Amino acid sequence: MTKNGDPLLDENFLTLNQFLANHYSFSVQDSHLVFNKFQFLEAKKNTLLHRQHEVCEYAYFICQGCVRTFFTNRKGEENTRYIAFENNFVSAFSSFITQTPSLENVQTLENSKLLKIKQSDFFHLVNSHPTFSKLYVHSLEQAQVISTWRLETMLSMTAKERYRDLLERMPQIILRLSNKQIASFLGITQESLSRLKAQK
Amino acid sequence: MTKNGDPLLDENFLTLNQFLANHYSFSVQDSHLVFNKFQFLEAKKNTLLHRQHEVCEYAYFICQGCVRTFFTNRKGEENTRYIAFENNFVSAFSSFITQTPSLENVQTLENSKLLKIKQSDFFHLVNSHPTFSKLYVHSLEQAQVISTWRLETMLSMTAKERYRDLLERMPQIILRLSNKQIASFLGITQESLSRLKAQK
DNA sequence: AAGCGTTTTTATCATTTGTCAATGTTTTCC
DNA sequence: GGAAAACATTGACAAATGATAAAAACGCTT
Repeated sequence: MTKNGDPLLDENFLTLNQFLANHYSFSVQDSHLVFNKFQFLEAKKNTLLHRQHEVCEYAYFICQGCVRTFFTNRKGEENTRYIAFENNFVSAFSSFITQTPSLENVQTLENSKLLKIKQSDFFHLVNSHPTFSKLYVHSLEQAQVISTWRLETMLSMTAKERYRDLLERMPQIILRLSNKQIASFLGITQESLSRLKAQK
Repeated sequence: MTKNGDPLLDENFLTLNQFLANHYSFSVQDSHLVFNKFQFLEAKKNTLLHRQHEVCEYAYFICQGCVRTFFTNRKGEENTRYIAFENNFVSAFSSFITQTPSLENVQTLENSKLLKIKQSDFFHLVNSHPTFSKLYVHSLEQAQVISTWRLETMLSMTAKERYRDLLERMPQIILRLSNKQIASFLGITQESLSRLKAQK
């Protein structure tokens, strides 16, 4: 799975390594233990990593690229719930946590380099490994902060206000992704977004 | 703080006791340890338990009544993020977790009986007490499931569809609360809600 | 029961956003 | 490099929701 025997010598594992070391002070032997559970995966743009209605088996750490999670509603429209770039974990977390069928899809939006980990391995690490457990709890807390922000913008702002807010908070989304993806994230149509931008 | 020396003899602690025993298999001595950190509090309808921009010091377990969290935006409108009834914890969690100033208020919507716990005591229990830690993680996970649902409804449904969905999912909100509160939760004006209901 | 404040409903009009269709632009792929 | 597909813009119109104001219903107090 890695280019050679030792994960630590692989540049993609190095990304994860730096992330763990910077944010969670993982030691070298901690990291080795953790890395053994991850598999490297290169995925082209628009690859579906997980399909809705299935039980989500994997979480992904993004070394490079971009991944979103989205629903498709009755009308067949796609609504994007979450977009993640480098140095973040992404998954259909509700399903990943509860091992029940998911409501959402997981898909790359750019050619991406990923490290994936199986659900059972992930929670084995959470339960046996205090530092990894801290990472998990912290991720849950962060997810809550982001959800709360998103919900607040949807409850209180017009589409134009949401666009401006997004430009401040997550400029990467606007700089790196297509209007179609931005509109799906803002909860409006492409046409509406196009008009917002024209108005400035 | 309790009506007599032993918390277990107090009917309000009994509510918490049953909750902990049913969902997290707390033992009797576990429960005693936990109860010592809680204080009973009776709060009239519309009491502000926490004010936005301040650091949130307490989490509340609801024995009886109803509590919401809400923002006030630039225009002075209130947007309700979360509504909880009996047997749930409620707080301005982002602030409670990070001990930074909160963006939201916490307020009773009915006369309520509450058990409150200080932030430091709460996280001391989380860190020292595996069962309580499980409760915390489970709460975070649940919060994520609810946030995801709310966000999905806001992204993909009209106000009328959201109302119907709410009626199915959380009928208590519609049965027990005023239109003003329901509208604030749905992210619409009272007038719009009134029209929706008239259309049926 | 009367009166007063609050909440809910109704009506009118303005604004925002969606829908559909046409056209122009960019990307992809052979 | 060129055809096909995907994406972005624009316009005309429709639908949903907000703003404001007024009337009706409700609940509480005396």
